[in-house]
Amino acid sequence: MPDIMEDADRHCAKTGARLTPLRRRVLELVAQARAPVKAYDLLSQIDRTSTSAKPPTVYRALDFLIEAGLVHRVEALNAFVACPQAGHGHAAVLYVCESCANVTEVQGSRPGQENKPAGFTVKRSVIEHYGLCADCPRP
Amino acid sequence: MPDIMEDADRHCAKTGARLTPLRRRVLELVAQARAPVKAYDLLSQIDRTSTSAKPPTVYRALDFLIEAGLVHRVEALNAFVACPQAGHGHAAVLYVCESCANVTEVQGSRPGQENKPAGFTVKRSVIEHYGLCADCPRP
DNA sequence: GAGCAGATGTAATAACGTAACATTTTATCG
DNA sequence: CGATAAAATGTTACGTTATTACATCTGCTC
Repeated sequence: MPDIMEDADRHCAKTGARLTPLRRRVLELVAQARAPVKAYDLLSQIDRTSTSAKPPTVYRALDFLIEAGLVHRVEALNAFVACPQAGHGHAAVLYVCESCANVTEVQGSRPGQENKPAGFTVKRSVIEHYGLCADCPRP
Repeated sequence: MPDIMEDADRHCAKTGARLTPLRRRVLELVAQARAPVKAYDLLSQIDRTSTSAKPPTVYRALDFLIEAGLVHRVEALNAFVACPQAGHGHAAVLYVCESCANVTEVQGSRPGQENKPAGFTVKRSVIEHYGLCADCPRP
């Protein structure tokens, strides 16, 4: 995995988004985790250092990071993962292993739009597959 | 739309699932709604009649209905919709209009599995597209 | 009718997320 | 530089979503 933080810095420099110390810290925490992270877990990790973190602190940082394309929200888990490739847009397809919690992200240009109803305009897609990754033993 | 309740009765008779009065009532409420329904909205609708409904009441009924393939959970909305065709499995693709809240469900045999990682076994998929349906005006 | 399994009732609380307003920091421009 | 406007963060409070744990009831089987 290439350095997510460097990638994020470059991406934000390019787009003009402001990756402040707080946002950077939240991204680091999300990126370091080897599994989707919960907002309140981030909150308690931040608290260890700064003592002033409250829910809006972390949710605002996450909103920014999602908007910037640096983090994805895993809807069915109420959790968050770092995007391995900054700014790939919102076309991510996530494969979430229910055994080891590892998440693999792949890209598709118009993923999952089987039999799209006539005239429907897709603005945002949520595509999450849950199961077992190759490394986890079958039950 | 063919009668969802008849469909549900037939489906449960076939599979041996017990569509009790409470579960049936919850399914009716979900099916009547023209948009995804929140659990606590169901709760207050049930309360009007029985006065004894508490959160577990409705969540248990919803769990049963989802398990039985009669209801889908819309993950990104924390809400629920009736499945138009009982027991179609968990391969549903949902198109959710953000303007009128209407949900169209289509079926795909292996929807959304673009570039599936080698060896990954999918057990359950969440595929939700958000945007504007054909009937809603473009901004 | 004793015993069991499944379903439901009930109380309490955990987990997730946001609104509203105060304060601080940073950018901009005269 | 200093005014001022915009963006970010701090803070309090609360709203929403969901679960745990245990009690009770209902219908079935023997």
